[in-house]
Amino acid sequence: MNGQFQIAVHILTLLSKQPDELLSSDYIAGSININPVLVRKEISNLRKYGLIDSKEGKAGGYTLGLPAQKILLSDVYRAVKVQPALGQAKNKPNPNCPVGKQISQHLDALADEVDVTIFNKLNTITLADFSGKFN
Amino acid sequence: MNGQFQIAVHILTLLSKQPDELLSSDYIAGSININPVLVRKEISNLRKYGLIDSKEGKAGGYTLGLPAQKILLSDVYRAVKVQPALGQAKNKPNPNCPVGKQISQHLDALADEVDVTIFNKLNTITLADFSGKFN
DNA sequence: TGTACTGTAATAATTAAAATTACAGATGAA
DNA sequence: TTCATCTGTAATTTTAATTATTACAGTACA
Repeated sequence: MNGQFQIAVHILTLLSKQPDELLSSDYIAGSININPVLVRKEISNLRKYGLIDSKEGKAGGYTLGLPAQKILLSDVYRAVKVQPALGQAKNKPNPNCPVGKQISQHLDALADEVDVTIFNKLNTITLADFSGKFN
Repeated sequence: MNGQFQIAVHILTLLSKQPDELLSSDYIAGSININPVLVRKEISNLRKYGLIDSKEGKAGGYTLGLPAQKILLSDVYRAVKVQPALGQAKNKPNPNCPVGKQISQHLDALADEVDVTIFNKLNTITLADFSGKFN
């Protein structure tokens, strides 16, 4: 279980709602209800993809790196992606078994196909779309 | 990280390759390289969905519950599914924040959409298709 | 020069996943 | 009938991943 995607979308939604303010990691963490260090870590990652800008020092904080209309949820997916959507087994199949010998390659190919499917789906939704669903 | 789907597909692939034999949990566990109890547990789950038949007692073991052409990978996905593909955060967003108050509902709806997308993709692939990729 | 931030490393606590142990019940064979 | 071999399942331990916490250097502003 891993909530990176949800955390990232939560952060980006907050920023999209207050585009003219610098939000602090403490404020963001208070809305998500997690530790501020995790917020800063996740933002440090999203920043690499240009999705967030930051300003250090007193009165520093975070803003979106792009307008919400230009951020696709597929960008977020790619940025936070560590594990394939179908999960990942950590076993090492038996190389002396004809099935065990080949299955990793076939399972990986399947996982890749599924990931492309997800990506294509998320590629149709912008942060603005998502954020616009809030009352 | 959770490898249930991969384990399930591995089990089913083995059974599809030897449709006339009863395979034991020990044999299956040896191919996957995990503990036999986990194999029996996963099979106990797949059995509920009719995907596997079992026979107890000496010389007992497992066979497919349906021909491999009739088993869809979406059946497997549904059978093993516990967590949404986008992951699941365990935080409880702040209900005093306008975003925190509503975000779970919107994230859940998104996760559902993505799960449908995956399901539809896996709905196009049979166990026979998958198993047929092995040399 | 003090205050309020970010950035990041290191460590601890918590939780989830997987492995193991144990044993009851079923079935077939000697 | 009784032994051996298998499934079914509960309970527990071990391992690994996630999240939280602590700590502090660096930046920017007043």
